Amino acid sequence: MVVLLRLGRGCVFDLGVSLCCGQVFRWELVGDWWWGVVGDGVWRVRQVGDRLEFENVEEERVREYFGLNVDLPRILREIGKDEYARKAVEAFKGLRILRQDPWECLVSYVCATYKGIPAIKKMLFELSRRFGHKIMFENRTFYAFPTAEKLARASMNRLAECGLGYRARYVRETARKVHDEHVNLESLRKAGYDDAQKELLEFPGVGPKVADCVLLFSLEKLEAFPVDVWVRRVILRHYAQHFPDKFINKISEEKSLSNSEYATLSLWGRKYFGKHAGYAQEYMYHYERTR
DNA sequence: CAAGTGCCTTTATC
DNA sequence: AGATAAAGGCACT
Repeated sequence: MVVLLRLGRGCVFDLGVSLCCGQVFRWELVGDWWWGVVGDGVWRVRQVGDRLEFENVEEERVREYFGLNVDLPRILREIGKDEYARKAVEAFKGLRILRQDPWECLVSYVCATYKGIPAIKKMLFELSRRFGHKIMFENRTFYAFPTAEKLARASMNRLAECGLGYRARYVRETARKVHDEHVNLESLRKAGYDDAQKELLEFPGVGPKVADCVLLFSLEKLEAFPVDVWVRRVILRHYAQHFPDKFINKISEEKSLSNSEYATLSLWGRKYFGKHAGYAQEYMYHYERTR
């Protein structure tokens, strides 16, 4: 049964951009419907103007998952600190940060290191197909995201077959830690940014960038400001005046950032854009990538 | 079409 | 602390 949700004023939302912008990797567009597996359920969602239609999921879950309960117009005003930020916001107005499952998000971003989005999608698709349980919906086959237990027991070979490369070891070790130590990632939603980040950094394959992505995309830490190559480029091109020349010269030459350089950039983002800095990051990331 | 480059970085080592 | 190297393989040019 298709349920209809009319997006009221103040509830600006763009489903397509939100699913395409590189924060989530397992949604598929079929015709004008988006199909996605969330938890153990297959959702079908489409947007027609200010109407959001969905199937096989309750409205409350939809609101929660797509972040419809946050006051986006207010956040966008708040992060529009300068001309560049306002341009990025204007270009993709309606992009919302989703509230993903923390376990799936953690594995996704461990896999995402030093990879492009198409390759990330492929890895997660293969992981789910091989290790996730099968779900039939509308005569189509879907796979739930594999549990920590399943990945903890996976052989290195079968993980490597998913295209993980050297990440296979990190995924398995991270899965083992979650499973063996009965880690409850959801509980990190109640923790503050610093405490939650500290916990995430304990997982193999998780550095500051991956931790920030998990904090932002699944643990409701909207102040998290992940700095990847694209965001670094944005800073170099548009915000260099906020840093000493020496620092800017240094990070423009290097291929990768040291931990302290990363911390400098990420902390600057949080201070400059405020408590919803993650939204600024996502708009600028997507804006920079699509030029 | 082949070869080169880049990729939402982290870890190990010195 | 800071510098340096190594680590799949896929997608795009």
